[in-house]
Amino acid sequence: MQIADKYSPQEIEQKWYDYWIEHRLFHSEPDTRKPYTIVIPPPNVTGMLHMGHMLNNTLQDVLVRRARMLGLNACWVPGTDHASIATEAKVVAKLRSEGIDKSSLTREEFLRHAWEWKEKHGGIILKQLRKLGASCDWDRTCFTMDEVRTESVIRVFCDLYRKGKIYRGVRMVHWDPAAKTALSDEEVVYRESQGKLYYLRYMIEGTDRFITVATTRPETILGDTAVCLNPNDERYAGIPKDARVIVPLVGRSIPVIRDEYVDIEFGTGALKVTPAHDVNDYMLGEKYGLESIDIFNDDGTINDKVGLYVGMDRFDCRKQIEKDLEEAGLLEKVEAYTNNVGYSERTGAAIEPKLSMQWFLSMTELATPAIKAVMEDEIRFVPAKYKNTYRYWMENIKDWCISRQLWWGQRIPAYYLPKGGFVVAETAEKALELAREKSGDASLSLSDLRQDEDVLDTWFSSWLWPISVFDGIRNPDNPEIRYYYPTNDLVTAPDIIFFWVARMIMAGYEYRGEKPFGNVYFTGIVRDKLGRKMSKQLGNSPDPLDLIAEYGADGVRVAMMLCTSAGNDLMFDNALCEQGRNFGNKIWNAYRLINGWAVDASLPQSDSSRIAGEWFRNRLSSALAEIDDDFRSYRISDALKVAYKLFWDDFSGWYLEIIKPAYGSPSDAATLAEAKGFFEQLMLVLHPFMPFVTEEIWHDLAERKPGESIMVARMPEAGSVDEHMLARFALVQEIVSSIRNIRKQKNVPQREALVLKVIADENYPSEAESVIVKMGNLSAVTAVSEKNSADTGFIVKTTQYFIPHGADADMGAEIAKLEKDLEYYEGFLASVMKKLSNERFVSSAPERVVANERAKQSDAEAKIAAIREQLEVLKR
RNA sequence: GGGAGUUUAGCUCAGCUGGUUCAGAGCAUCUGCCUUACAAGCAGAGGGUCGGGGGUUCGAAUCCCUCAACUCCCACCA
Repeated sequence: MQIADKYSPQEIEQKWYDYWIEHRLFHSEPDTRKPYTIVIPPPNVTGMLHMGHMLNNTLQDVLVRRARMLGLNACWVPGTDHASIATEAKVVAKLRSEGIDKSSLTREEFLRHAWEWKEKHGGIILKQLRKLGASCDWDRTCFTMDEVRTESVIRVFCDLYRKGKIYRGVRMVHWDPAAKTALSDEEVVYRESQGKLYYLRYMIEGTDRFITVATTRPETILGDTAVCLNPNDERYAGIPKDARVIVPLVGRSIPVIRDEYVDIEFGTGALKVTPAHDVNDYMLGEKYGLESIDIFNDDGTINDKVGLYVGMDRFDCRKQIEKDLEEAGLLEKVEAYTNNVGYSERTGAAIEPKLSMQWFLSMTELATPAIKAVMEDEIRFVPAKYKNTYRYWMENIKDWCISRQLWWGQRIPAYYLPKGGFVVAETAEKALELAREKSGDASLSLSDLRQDEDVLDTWFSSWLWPISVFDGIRNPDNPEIRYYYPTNDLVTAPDIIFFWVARMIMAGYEYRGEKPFGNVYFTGIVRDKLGRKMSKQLGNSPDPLDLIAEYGADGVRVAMMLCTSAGNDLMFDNALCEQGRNFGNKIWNAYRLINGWAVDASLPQSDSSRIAGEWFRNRLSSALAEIDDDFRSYRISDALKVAYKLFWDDFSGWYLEIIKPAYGSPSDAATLAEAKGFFEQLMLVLHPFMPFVTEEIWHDLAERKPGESIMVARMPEAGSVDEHMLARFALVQEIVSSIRNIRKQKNVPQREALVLKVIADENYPSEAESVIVKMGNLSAVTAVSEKNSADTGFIVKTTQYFIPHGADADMGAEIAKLEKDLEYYEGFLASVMKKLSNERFVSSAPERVVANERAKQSDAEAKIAAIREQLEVLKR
């Protein structure tokens, strides 16, 4: 390897990604191995990669790469979502910028534009994912509106219709006047808004008295068909049962009804009832047989039903009506008022409740097996706290409004007959057959049938995703779906738990009779370091591709993984990318080090190198076990931190420093081979997190055949761990650290060799003396029986050590330090003794704990004895 | 209005079944080092009443109660 002292990821990353693609290493086919499957949460086809995607997809890639290295047949299916509302809005905006109005186009013309747009901008996000190193099986790339997926959606619609689960009806729905479509409940977001509360006077017919009604939406008086009072409200006791009032400005006479629904406390206790434009009013309307007057056009302007304010926008109308009421003397007062207003999740337009004809899917039955699956951990939620959220929603599930008044999407396969009624069928031809049957008119032709204008909610295609990507709807017995389904892990954000996760689970049980995935890992929201959600508006979100360009994909991946923990939001800071990049550099330089060593085959392995190897083997094994455990619990961040420290501290800081030959000297063959072996294992461990730098080094470590890759190498397995050895080595580390400390305090340079004196006891790791000598840069270790007054001492566990050096020891400081230690250990011992002398502790605590306390006692006693001994000498 | 979560070092967070010298890690800070792998580095140091209060227990960061602050989800009183 031609080696620079700074690792530069850019060209290396491109090289290996191309290599992986060229050798089809991401591709999976069913075989005899166990499958490991992830389906990507499909991003919007015309979307751009943001930090949320980075987090989400890095996690998936880590899981997939690890699974692959564990010998599973790993398959990560990528794809995009047609995102009906969002994409249609973009196309409409683009057309408008070209001076084309959507309404001037036919459906076919519009769709041509839309597909063109999709071809041009579609899938950019998937290309961006490659920069991240995502090991998706690109051959399997799906689109929720491609042929297979569309056919699957249509089939499912027809099937559910035949099962009686899909129905059509007039209902109050959330209307988005910007997109001019109905929305599902989930697509509405509520935000607190500053508004006004208007007090309007409704004159009581035939009198000069009036009822004052408070409303936040005075424009809706155009659609008022009643005023409602609480029957228990004494203030209105005097108003006759059959009284009628006059709608202000409109002049319409409407009844006064009474229902306990009305809150006496709110406003004046009188409610105006507009059944066409308020959900609760709608229910009152149903109950009392009131007329519904829809006063809005689809775009939120006033229609001509009433003949007032025709064509005016609803918000302009609100202002105007305020003035007109004022002038008419019917506006009593206006108060500032904060209330919750619903907005379209996609377009941001204020939602208008609107009565309209829509298609619905009844959900209650679908929910039953899906609730059970999650509550019984057949599907495991990580973190589990989302189980409750899920259950509550599922148990109160409402029917799903699945029709959208848009063109971009799967058109509803319902066909209307000329003389009324409709049929539902997969194709127009089938529909014609059914229509002929239904109408008894054999002369009907295709042109007599009129297909429903609406398309289906995007989520009605995404809920089939884990099945439809394997063509499991159209061909339920095909080998792919049988092999890959159910998938293993789903990685997604909690904000789509209802939109998507819950519905996939329902679809899974309905169409496969089985769960769609085994585990759901919920990520958090990516926030900036001030805790603000990253958003375009705030401009506080870095462009992921810029980050990758600056720090390398490995570096950014490490940054993401360092700060994530399941279900918790993460505070992202570029400093983390620096840390990630630095880690890549550290690996690079460690490799540079061992790569540069010459070998002298005649050289025997030194004692210190042998011990270092033995120790590191144990450390590695112990870390591997920890990492396995972390992955089992989806503590991905912890797993990375373990690997990080293993490489940086244990391998680079200790192992390499111990085995490092003197400058210019060769290494012995056994040590170098062992070091390279460890290095290779470390690359394997780190590969899921940092695929590029590990691949680069792995290829350099040994001769590899074309097409070979670390990607498909086997992950090392945790072996047995000699805990005693690790504990003894920890003593060595503490001794070395103490020596360094003395060097620092006494200003003794590292180059200058020191002598270490020791009063050896059983806690002196004599077997590793060679390591102490090397790491402490000692000229000798000598056994003594007593401290010399010119030496500086330290104690590790119970063993006393001394360093003689040119300058005299600072007796006062040393005594003070020892006395401080003594005080601490005496206090510690006292607390241990207190426990041990407590009858109830000894009798009720588990044996293990008591034994531990006894061990603490003897350790502390020995330590105290050692400290006293040294103090005595010092004070002599 | 209902529910969930969070609160541990300056920052971000671990601390899993109450018990190991349990009060931790990383980053940041400070000090000393351009020591031939790495200054994107090395060595060392300081820093905390575990949000407040109460309780259970031989023993509490950990379990219970309560208060406070923050966050999120659900519902949608015009």
